[in-house]
Amino acid sequence: MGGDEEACNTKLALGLGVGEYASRQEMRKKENPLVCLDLSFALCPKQEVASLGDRMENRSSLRAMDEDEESERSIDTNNKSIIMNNKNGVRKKLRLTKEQSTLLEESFSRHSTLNPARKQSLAEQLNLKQRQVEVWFQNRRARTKLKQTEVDCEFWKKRCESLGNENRRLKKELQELKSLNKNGASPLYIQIPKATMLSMCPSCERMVKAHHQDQAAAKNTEDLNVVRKSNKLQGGFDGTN
DNA sequence: GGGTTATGCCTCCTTACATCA
DNA sequence: TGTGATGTAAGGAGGCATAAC
Repeated sequence: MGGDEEACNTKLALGLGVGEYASRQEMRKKENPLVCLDLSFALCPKQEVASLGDRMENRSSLRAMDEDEESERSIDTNNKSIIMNNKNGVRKKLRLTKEQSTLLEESFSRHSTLNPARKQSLAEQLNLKQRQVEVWFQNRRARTKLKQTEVDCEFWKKRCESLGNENRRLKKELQELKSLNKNGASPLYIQIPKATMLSMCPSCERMVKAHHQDQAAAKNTEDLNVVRKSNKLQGGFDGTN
């Protein structure tokens, strides 16, 4: 399985740390030259992080953070937002940078689940906590599933619609054939066995009622046979081989 | 070997913040 | 500028698998 292979490769590369990243960068260049990941975001100097963090000091107070407070405050290269600590009980809100999202998306497109090695590797590359990488993947899977559900929903809606149309068309056709049969004008009419129709009926009650109507149906079949016989006698085509 | 407990990961649902129209 | 809609990071509950005891 591809996933296992990847997991295996990741494990093999774990000890190489940045080396693995470098080789993957090489791979990425080949696979998708448009994606250009600058490591600078991941290696954002602590001083810069701190100074930018100061600017955010008054933004909001934050709820108690995980044990790992190493990345208390950092900020993205676009200076928009980012990892905030939580000292005053307000939930922190992280917005990932474009680069971070890109790399996560890339990783996700290769494999939608994480193993510990990949998680750690990504967390290091992105300067995020492993927990954040994990959560991102969880949310990403949820989004994918939601999208897929929407697509499926659309598909079944259309399918239902087309089956409805088909049903109406067949009913109409049946009506026409029945009326032709009543007039005795159509030797091509083939009586559909009652049992076949019954098996399609979702209502038990109706099935029972229909059984009681079998005699009437038999009478109709008899009539049909009379029509067929007379057509045969006339050398006509009876619709069967 | 079977029961219990701890751990880790997952999905699902929800909350709350950030952003945009 | 205020507001509702939307996107999404994160929290928490509960289920499942696995390992250790």
